[in-house]
Amino acid sequence: MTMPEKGPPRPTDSELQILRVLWQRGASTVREVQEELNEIKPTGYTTVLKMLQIMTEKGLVRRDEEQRAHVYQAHLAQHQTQRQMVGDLLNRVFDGSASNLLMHALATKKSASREELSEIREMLDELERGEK
Amino acid sequence: MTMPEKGPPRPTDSELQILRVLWQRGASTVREVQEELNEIKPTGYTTVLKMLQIMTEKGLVRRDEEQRAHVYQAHLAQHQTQRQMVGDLLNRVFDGSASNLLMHALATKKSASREELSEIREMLDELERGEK
DNA sequence: GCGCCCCTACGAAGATTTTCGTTGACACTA
DNA sequence: TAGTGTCAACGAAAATCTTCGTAGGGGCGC
Repeated sequence: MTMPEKGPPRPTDSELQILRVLWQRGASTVREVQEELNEIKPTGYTTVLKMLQIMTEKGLVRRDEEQRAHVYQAHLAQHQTQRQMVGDLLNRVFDGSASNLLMHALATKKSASREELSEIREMLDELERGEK
Repeated sequence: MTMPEKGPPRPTDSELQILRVLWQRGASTVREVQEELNEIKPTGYTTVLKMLQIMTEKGLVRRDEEQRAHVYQAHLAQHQTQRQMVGDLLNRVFDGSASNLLMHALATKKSASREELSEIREMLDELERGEK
């Protein structure tokens, strides 16, 4: 029996910043990521390179070495990582109570927009319908 | 001018485990925390002591030194930390979209219970009412 | 008083994260 | 072909996190 394959670990804060660039830009070279990231937070080229090398080892990104300038892309889609991280928070901080989590999420935003509220209602409707 | 006072930093995973014990038990000595924590995850006494000392420096817990065995308590209530952490996740991972976050939170739980769903609906109702 | 237990404090080792300097390879060009 | 610029790889420093060994003090029973 083989052990169930473990997915990539939860990204650190810095790794997440890089992933956000990759999600936004799609597959990119180190140079491209660095230029983008540098706007948000001053970061040297070799720093980004090293991060991406480590993230490759961790399985957070995939590397295409065809070209001289390697091309990186996020291994998981943004929504997959989002699910992973929210599930993680749910377990570590909210004892699995999604309603509790939502309450705090909404409280954080002084005024959730009307639109957002009805969006959420629709989501609930769909959930109940699908569950019936 | 004084700078706006910063609250305690986001707790690490290990620190969060200790906070959970303190929230559950209320003010506790190192020994009490250690015995509780040890059930969940084998941890030596001095390890817990050191963690609590560092957490005191960070402002995550408060220490009462009246008794020989110091008594620690969480500085922030559980719900305050929950809000902090969900707000943090909202910004770092969801670009501030609470509905997006909720969607993933619900998707994580195979079947959100009926109860939980209606709890969420009530919460939305209250929000809209209060906002009118 | 002496030994034993429990407590805090200190320091340090090991692991992980974040940052970057240096090196050597490759390619273009004058 | 010698010079210039871009690239990956490597190593290492600095910061943070996690764990624990050891030392020293206080309280208590005998």
